[in-house]
Amino acid sequence: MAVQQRATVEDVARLAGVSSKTVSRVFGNRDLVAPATVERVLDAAKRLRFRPNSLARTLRRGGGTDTIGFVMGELGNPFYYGIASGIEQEASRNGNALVVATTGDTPDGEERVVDALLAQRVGALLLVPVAADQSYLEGERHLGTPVIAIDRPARNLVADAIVLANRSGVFDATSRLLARGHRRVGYVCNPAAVKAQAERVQGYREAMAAYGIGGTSRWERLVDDPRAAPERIVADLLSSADPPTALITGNNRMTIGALRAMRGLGEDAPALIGFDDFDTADVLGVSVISHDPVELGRRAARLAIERIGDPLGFTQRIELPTRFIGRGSGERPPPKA
Amino acid sequence: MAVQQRATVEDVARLAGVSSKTVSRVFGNRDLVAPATVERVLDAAKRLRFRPNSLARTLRRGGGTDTIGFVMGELGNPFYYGIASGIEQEASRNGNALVVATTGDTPDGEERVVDALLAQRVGALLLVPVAADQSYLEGERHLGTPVIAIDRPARNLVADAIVLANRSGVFDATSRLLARGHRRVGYVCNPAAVKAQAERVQGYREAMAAYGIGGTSRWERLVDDPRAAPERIVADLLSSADPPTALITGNNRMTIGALRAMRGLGEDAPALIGFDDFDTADVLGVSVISHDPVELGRRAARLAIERIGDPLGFTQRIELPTRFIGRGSGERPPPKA
DNA sequence: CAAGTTCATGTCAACGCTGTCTTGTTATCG
DNA sequence: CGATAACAAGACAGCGTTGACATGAACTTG
Repeated sequence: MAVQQRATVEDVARLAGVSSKTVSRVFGNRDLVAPATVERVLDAAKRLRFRPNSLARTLRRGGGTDTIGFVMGELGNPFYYGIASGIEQEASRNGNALVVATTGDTPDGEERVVDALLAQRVGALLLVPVAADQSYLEGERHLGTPVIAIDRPARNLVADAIVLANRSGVFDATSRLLARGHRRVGYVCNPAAVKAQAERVQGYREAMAAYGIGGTSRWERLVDDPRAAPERIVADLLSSADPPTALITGNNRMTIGALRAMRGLGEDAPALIGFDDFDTADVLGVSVISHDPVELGRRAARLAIERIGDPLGFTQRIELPTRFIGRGSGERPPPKA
Repeated sequence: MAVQQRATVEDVARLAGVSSKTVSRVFGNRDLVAPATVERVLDAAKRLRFRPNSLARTLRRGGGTDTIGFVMGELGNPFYYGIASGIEQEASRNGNALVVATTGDTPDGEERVVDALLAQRVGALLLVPVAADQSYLEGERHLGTPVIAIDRPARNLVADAIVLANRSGVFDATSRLLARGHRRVGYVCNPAAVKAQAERVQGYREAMAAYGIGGTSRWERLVDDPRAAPERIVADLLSSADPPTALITGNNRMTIGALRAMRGLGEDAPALIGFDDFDTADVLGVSVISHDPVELGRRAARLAIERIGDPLGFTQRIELPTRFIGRGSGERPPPKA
């Protein structure tokens, strides 16, 4: 039982008694071949377990593959997976394969995996930028590989971008808490160094300022350490000298961390609104600033597919809306002082 | 601003004043080239934005790519993406790319995406089998593409398999409920047609039988309809003539559906143990039969990488353990009758 | 110092496929 | 019935890369 050789068009051609070009036609423009010949070829192909080699086909045809590359920080986060899922849906609808690669949230990792994907000649590159600078991708668009940034714009690179309405979503949520009478409203996030978070913090501060509340930094915890436990960060804030009566968490991780930190606090628990919806938020009664990561992925993929046909169109920046979903935790009033 | 042409080894060679083979060597066995030449070549490559075409390389070298293909039902389920995450970790550690494809949980989808992956010459194929028959993959192993089944064994195909200890996990959980005094214990799952579920049901029935309880079908809901809402299925069982006092749910979806169905039942809610752990299970106090989908993926990927080197070794069947995690919901005693 | 060894680089063909062009065969029509 | 179109199939080259083999220069070594 040795390893066998894979059959090629030549092998099939020989067995079917035709030329390799005819075999090629059968797997390409089948209607250019006489029906009887098609049958003979297919029969021979099946007998030899022939599978066309799409690498060779792509190489010959020139241009890129019909594969879409998606680069993200890490798997294991529902937000990223939602995006991946949306990309996959749209890609498979259109017959494109999806290659996923993770950067481990490091700039080096990003450049490494992006290089690998480009070496594989992906037809389009979707990425959640991590590095401080994507200028190494400059030129790819002109070489026929569209680049699309997701969740955060690319830096030093002209590229399409699909992002969320971060600022207005958090502004709105913060305003709701303020309207209920809260004044000491906190904002917690990690990582904090990405644009998306900067926008959310901005929305928070603007809402606070609109109510004449300054010096918000005492209620902010903008951490940037992937190893820091969300639960600790929140617990730390809640046990500070001047703890907030309401809290906004910057992503699903943080929200779940907050829930852990708040377990057993009963009536003393602060009001809570989380950015990102999650599976059991309804069961837990957690109010959220919701958005649709799957749609984010779908839109990005659709844009990518469009760009594969026309790499040089004007780049777009698409902003998807957020939606507040009240489930109780964000409607809790401040304790009567 | 027209689309430019991608540079090839020839272009770089011309600019650097060497032969194309030397350029090839610089990007392959760099130490066979004089340092000064390496520098000249790298400089020329950078100027031309040269990126080696790994399609051509793979074609020339023969054999498969270093890409691992993963075929699963859908990307929106934490169980699946846990597996994907594990595969990705192990693959990227080893320098393999990961292509993900979803079948939409249909047999046709499975064969279609598998064909596409094989046409792309993936180095190994990992799949969560959906179709009733994987014999169409027969021979791939001998053609150098190892196939590894995850979560469920492949049917009519000799292939490695990595599965969970489904039977014993559910047997153990059911026994715990029985030991606490429950007698009317229910089991709910959807989809029910896969081997993994059959094993879980078997574990449930065996535990019941060990306590001398027969006629369990009145407490079973083995649904096989992807569109059926989990919440409804559970609600239906709970409102039946002879409702169970304790419930085992066959996967995370079902568990969350049960939580929804049980909202507001207070003291009347049945005891609950879910198969699969999930993000907020600790916060919700849900007892689970836990296992590690990430590890499942890692093991599968490791096996795949091993098999790429040696496609014809004896196939293995690896069974990963489950672990009961008590968090309260599964420790609730039956109501005093 | 001739013969052998090492090292840096080059020449050429081929991986599997398909676009372009050519050839041969059969149907169509004034 | 000879000219012409329509169709089926083949010959050949080349996509970008690298393995096998060849070449020539510098360096050992007895």
